[in-house]
Amino acid sequence: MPTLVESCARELLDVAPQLMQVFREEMRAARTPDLSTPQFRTLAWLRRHPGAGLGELAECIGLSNPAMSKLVDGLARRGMVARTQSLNDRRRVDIVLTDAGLALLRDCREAAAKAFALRLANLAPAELDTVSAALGSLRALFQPRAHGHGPGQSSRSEA
Amino acid sequence: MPTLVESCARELLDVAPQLMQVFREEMRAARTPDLSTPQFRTLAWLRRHPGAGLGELAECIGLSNPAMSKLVDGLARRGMVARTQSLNDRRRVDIVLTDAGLALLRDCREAAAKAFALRLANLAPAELDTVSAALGSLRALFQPRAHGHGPGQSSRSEA
DNA sequence: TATTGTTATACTCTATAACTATA
DNA sequence: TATAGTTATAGAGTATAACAATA
Repeated sequence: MPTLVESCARELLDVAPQLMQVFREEMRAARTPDLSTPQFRTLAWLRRHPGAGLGELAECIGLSNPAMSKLVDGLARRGMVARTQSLNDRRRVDIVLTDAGLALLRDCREAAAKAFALRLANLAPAELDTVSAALGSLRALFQPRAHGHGPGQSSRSEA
Repeated sequence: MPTLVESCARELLDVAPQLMQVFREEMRAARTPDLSTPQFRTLAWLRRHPGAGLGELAECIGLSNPAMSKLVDGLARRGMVARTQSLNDRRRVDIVLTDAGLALLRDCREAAAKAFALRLANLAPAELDTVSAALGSLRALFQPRAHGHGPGQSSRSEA
């Protein structure tokens, strides 16, 4: 017989993709017809980790360095991110969101939040309270650890 | 001031990608070094919708028909799915998971469930109860509707 | 004629290997 | 010598267009 932790993990395994499915549909339909999933994930990561280096970015998104380099090329060409040579280590490139990139990301998040809110509106108040509390717990549990190998100087967990 | 529904949607927007990040890391590290994300999503969809048609599959995964055709080619070549010509409509191709495909999918899910359980084990019993209840609510809310345009004959929501 | 799926072709994405610049 | 990033080349993935078979 499965423990509560185990059955909870199973539920999570079902629910997480469902959430992403809705998220993805929203992205696909509503906006950003010209922003690939890795590009979007990169922008989202940069929002949390401004000034990330290329290698750091590549590892966290799960891409090779050259692929990430080209991906960032595309984002930079479209004015979504800016690259600056680091002063301490001139090999390193600091990558940050531009205002346009931040705005694009915000628009996407707004659209997705609306889609989520639409569904959540069907919950009874008590259920909503439960969900809210649970999300707080999960958020803490699944907080991405900073991967350790970065300089860590600009890794504020809340932006 | 945001309503509870709105703030809850925001939290969901943060938590869902965190969950998928862990999921993805597990997939990337532990297993299926030779299974792309769309392939994995296709297998997962087939588990829930055995006998899906190609077009149905393409739309739900968000791929073009030719791309899905090739993707299914690859899965069939590796024995993960089987294609049979439908009897009612001989244009149509019914696609189902093979035992091997099901086993692969199950292994992936086991690995991811372990990673989730590991984190959930840090919760206090009361918190875990809350999370469990919340996941039940969310699961119902975000249940993928069957998209309406399929034959629907083989859409059992629990496999 | 409309629909289901496949084949043809071109383009993008991604990885491995080789390279440049800095440490 | 080792590290951060880019360029070179090749292979996989994807889309649009054209096609074959069935309804």
